Formats: sequence, C-alpha cells, structure tokens
Amino acid sequence: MEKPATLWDRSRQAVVAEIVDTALTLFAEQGYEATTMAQVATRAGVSQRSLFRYFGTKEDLVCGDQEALGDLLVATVEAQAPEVSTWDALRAGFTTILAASNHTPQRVLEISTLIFTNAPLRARYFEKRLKWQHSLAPVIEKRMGIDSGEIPDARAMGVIATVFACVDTASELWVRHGGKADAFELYEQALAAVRG
Amino acid sequence: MEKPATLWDRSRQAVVAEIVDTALTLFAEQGYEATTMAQVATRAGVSQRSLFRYFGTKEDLVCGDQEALGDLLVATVEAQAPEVSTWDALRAGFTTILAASNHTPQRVLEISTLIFTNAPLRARYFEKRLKWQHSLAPVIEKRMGIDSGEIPDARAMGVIATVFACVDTASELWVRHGGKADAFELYEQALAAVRG
DNA sequence: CGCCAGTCTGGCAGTCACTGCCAACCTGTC
DNA sequence: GACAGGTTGGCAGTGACTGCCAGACTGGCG
Repeated sequence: MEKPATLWDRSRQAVVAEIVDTALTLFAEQGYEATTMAQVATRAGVSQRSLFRYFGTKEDLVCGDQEALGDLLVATVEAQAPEVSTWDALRAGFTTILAASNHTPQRVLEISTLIFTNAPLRARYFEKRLKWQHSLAPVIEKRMGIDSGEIPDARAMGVIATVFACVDTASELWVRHGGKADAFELYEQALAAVRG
Repeated sequence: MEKPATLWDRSRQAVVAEIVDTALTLFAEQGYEATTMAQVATRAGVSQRSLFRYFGTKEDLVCGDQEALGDLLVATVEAQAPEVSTWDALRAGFTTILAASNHTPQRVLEISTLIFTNAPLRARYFEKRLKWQHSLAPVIEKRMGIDSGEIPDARAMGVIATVFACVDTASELWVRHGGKADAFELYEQALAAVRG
C-alpha cells in the first residue's frame, strides 16, 4: 500500500494526527462552532496559515481522512466474486472500511457524534459520500449487467443510494443511542424493512 | 391556507420574489460562487443588511422556500388512507409537493441544476430534507404499526431514507439529462431495482 | 564546505458571508 | 401632531479562507 514512506512523510502524519487531536479536544470542550481555527492553530503550535495548508477547511479537521476510505470501498466491492449479490458486495465494502479505521471505538463514537450533531459537518460528510456513490456506479452497473454510459443508470444508482441511506440511518441511530446499540444490527433492520 | 394576507405581506412577497429573480439571473450569468451577496443586494436595490434579513444565508436564495413544502409533505403522507402502502403514501407525498411548486418547469430545472452542481447548495438542500425525514418518522412508524419512542425506529427510518435516496437519485439523473428524461420514470426505476 | 533549487512555514493583508448595534424612517393610532 | 412598533440602512466587527512574499530548512552537486 505504501512504497516510499519517507521519514518526512511520517513526521507529517504525526503532526496531522496531533492537530486533529487537539482540535477534537477543543471541540469537546467548547463545541464545534464556538471553536475558532485560530484557537486550534495556537493550541497545536502551528501558524494559522499552515493549519489551513494541512486542512483546507475546518470541517476537514473532523472528516478529512475519507478520501482513502472511498478508494478502499470501491476496491473492496470490485473485488467481490461475481456470484456475490450486489447487496452483499456493498455490505462487504462497508464492513471492510469499518474495520480499516485506525481510531479507537471511543473516538469513532466521538467523531460520529460530532458529525451527526453539527449541520455543516454532516453536510460535508454527505458530500464526500456522494463522491463515493459516483465512483461505485460503474462497478455496480457491471455487477448488475448494465452497460455503463455517460450518465449513470437509475437502477444502479438507486441501489447504491439506498445502501448509503441505510448505512447513514444506522449510523445516526447508533449515535443517538450513545453507541450502545449494535450499528450492524440497525443496518440489517433498516435494509430488511426496505427489501422485505 | 392564508387568512390575513395583508397588503404589506403581499408586497413583501413580491420583494422576496424579485430578489430571488435577480439572484438567479446573476447566478446564471456568473455562476453561484462568483456572485457576491453585495452584488445581489445592489442589483436588487436593497441594502446588504436587509438582504440578509430576508434570506439568512446565500444558499437560502436558492433553496429557501422549502420549509412550507416539508409541512405539506408530512400532511399529505399522514392524510393517506391506512390501507395505502407505506411506499405509496410516501410517493403520494412527493407527487403532491411536486405539483405544489409555484415555479415554471423551466425554472425548476434551472434551480435543480444549480443545486446539483454546487456542493454547498446541495449540502444545504440535503440538510433541509433531513429535517423532513425526521418529521416523517412518527407518521411512518404509526403506519407501519411501530410504537414511536424517543429515538426513531431503524425500520421506519430506513424506508424513509430509501425513498428520499431514490427521489434524490431520480432528481440528479433528471438534471444530468438536462430535464429531457422523465423524473417520475427514473424514480420508479430506482425504487423497482431496490425492491425487486 | 558552500551553493542552489525545491519545499515548508509564518505573517500580512484582503475577500466574503454573516451579525450586532444604532440611528433614521415609515405606518397606523389616538 | 405626538407616539409606539416594526423596518431599513449603514457601520464596524468576527471568522473562515486565500494570495503573496519573505525567511528557514532540506537534499543534491561541485
């Protein structure tokens, strides 16, 4: 997965992780919107200008590392055997990226709660997931035996959007249950109600 | 639906409509993000301060009149006979609000295109629709024979989220086809693929 | 070791969405 | 004609974000 992994790259990773850490701490202390980027920069010991170079936007402090996960999702779905159903292939993709997270469960809950209780964060999260959906379109079309055209097919996009909707629903309810419910179970319930 | 309808109220409505009009024109001319609120204010002949009093945010210039539609959606779904299936009840809700739009088809396409091609607009649109979903939860739970608790039920939310996902998918594809496809047909295709 | 190119960083000033505050105004009422 | 309530406009401020430039740091090359 990684070839060069320069020393410099790793130290940059560390810096990024530390900034995220202090940002999450501040968000927990004062709330997301009450915290300014200037505060984060000062507390993390970098200039405001550099902070914006690491994270293009304030939202990216929370949902920044999704790019890579999207690629993993698409790759996993694509790698499923052809006899696996579309639904199972998509589920496999999500369980894979869930397992690939490098955060503690505690932190996942913290971040998820942040996202689901802050409109701009949730909006940004949604945006990124939209890109995933579009990347998945050709893969799912192929799996469903549909020719990929310039514009995606309604059937394939409908299935993809539905799975995302159920994942999203399960995540939100999981957060609202304070992480005490089984997110996977919630997903199964939601999807079963849809397909039943 | 309207009781008082003061003269003043109506003139305010006219002002709002005119501002929206000039804003859409500017957006068409220069693009959404290249247009500043100052420009809209000047061109519409109001102060910037008042512009922000009419429309709390720039996004609301485009997707502002959704509050009322949400209520209509919930009311319509609630008004469906109990023997109507959950899916049909939700579809009835959407066809109703589609018919309730006071814009020309041309303008609907223009606004939709704007929303679906601008990330912040789409995000805001999504946010508002999320609220609709939450308002629908108790209605759909009742219809599905589920007791409404503090936290919505995964099955009900899954169904609601799926319908919204398919509507969204159909809308997006409709826009990407330049309005030449039948949006209703696209919705049927998407949902059929999901439920089939 | 000194030099050089490429990169990284910090500061600074500017843009833009958005808000609070206050003075001016307008409208209807007594 | 004074008065109360709501409306408007300007003005100054905040906070996210960007472009620009100058200094520092790094890895090669002679």
